[in-house]
Amino acid sequence: MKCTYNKSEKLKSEKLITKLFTEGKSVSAYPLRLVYLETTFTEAVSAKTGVSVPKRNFKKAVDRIRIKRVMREAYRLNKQNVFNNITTQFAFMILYIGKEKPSYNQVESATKKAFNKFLAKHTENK
RNA sequence: UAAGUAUUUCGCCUUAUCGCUGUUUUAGUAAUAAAAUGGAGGAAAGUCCGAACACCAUAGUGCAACAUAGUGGUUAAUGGCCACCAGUCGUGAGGCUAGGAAAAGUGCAACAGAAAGUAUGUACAGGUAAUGCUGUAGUGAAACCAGGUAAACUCUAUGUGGUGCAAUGUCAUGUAAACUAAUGCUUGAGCGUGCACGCGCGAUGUUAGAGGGUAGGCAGCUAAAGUGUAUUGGUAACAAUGCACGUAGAUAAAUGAUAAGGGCUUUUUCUUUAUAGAAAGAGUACAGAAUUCGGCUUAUAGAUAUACUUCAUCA
RNA sequence: GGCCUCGUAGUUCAACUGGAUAGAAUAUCAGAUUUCGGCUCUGAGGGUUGGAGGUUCGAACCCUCUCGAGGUCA
Repeated sequence: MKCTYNKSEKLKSEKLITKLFTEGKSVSAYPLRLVYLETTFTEAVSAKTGVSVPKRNFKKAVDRIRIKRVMREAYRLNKQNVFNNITTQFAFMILYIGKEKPSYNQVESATKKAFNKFLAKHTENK
C-alpha cells in the first residue's frame, strides 16, 4: 500500500465533522490535538482525515496553508502504522493548537506521538 | 565620488525520493490504475473607485440621497492616466493640491480686543467752526465698511435604478401547506431593497416570533476591453496594423514535503603590496488565487537599468 | 467571496454636533488615620483621542488612506 492522501481520504462532510466534534474523543500531543470517532463510510478507506489551523493564532493565510501542508505530509507518511492496527473505519481531525510556526520534524514527531496515544487508548478499550 | 529625484525590470536555481490537483488518452461495468501534459502574484492583499456578466418592469417620472469639481485629451468606463495652466514646498532634478460659486440666502468665529456686523471708539499725531473726520499704534487667523469659512448648510454643472457569483439556473436528498401573534381577502394587506406616482404581481396571502429539514452534485468557471514584440500616428496617456503565443481552476479549499548541492548579500578570521582568494557563521523579503478584467492604495530582504539634479568633494 | 458597524487613561464610560489644561468612576502610587492591615479621607501620576496625511485661525469631532476588533449573508 502506498503513502497517498487523496480526495476520498479527506474529511469533507460538514455533518460528519459536527458529529465528530460533539461525540468524538481526543488525545493531545503538543502542539497537535487529535479528535477521532469510530464510524462507517460508503468508500473503501480505513479513515477520513482533516487538518485544521485556527485563524485566531495565525492571521496570515500563508502561515496557515504552510502548516496544513506540513501536517498533511506528516500524516501521509505515518498513517500505515495506524491502519495496520485498526479494523473498523475512523474519522480523524488533527488540530494545530500551538502558537509558533513549527518545523517539519516537530510536527512529524508530534503526529507519531498522537497516533501512538490513540492506538494505546483504542486497544485498551477493547 | 557622494547625496538625492523620477521611472524600468527582476524578486532564488538545480537534482533525487515521496505526494496533491485540472485536462487528455488507454485499460476497466465501476471504483480505480497507467501514461502524457498544465498548475499562484507583483502585489493573488485592502475592497477604495470603474466596468463586464446575472437577476429584479431589458429600468419609467418626480423628490430625496450620494458622488465628482481648473482647462483639454485618453479609455469599455472611472474619482484612474496624460498634457498644460494656477497655487504651494524644495538650492535643484522634482513632489503635493476635493483647484467651481461668498454680489442668491442661512449659519459659524473660543480667548484677546473699544469693536468680529445692526458696528464702534482707547492712546498718540494731524485736521476742522465742530464731530471717529483722517492716519498710526495696540488685539487677533481675520478690523475704516470690507473680508474668512462651502472636507458648514447651500447654489451651479455633471453623473448614479437596486442587488450581487453565497448573483442566477438546474438535478438530487429531506421536512411542517403544521404552531403562536398581528394584519388582509378585489372598496387590495403586502411584494418588486429610500419615498410618492406609475407599471406588474397578489389570497393555500403578508409580516414577526419560536421551531423542523437540507446544507450535496452539475452549470455559471475561465480565450480575455488577453500577453509579448515590431512598425506607424500622437508632446504624452493611448490608438491602429503585422507577427508570435494560447497562459491555474481548488471547494475543510490543490500548486507541496524532505534531503543534497549551487547562487546572491553580509560579518569574522587567515593569506596577499593590492586586486583578490580560502574557511566558518548569519541572512535570502512581502506574501497564497476563489466569477473576470481596468485602475488606485498599502506591504516588500536584496538586486537591476535609464535619464536627470546638487550650497557638495576630487581631477 | 460580498456587505455593515466600532476604536478616547490599565478598565468602564463622558466631552451638549469644530473653540483651547480631553473629564468622571474604578484601578495604581504617595500621605493621613490604625499596634498592623482593611474601610475611609487627601493628593499625585497616567492620554501623541488606534496610526499617517489633509481641510480650517483652530480637529477627539470634518475628509482621505491605513491598522485592529466585531457582526451579517445560501
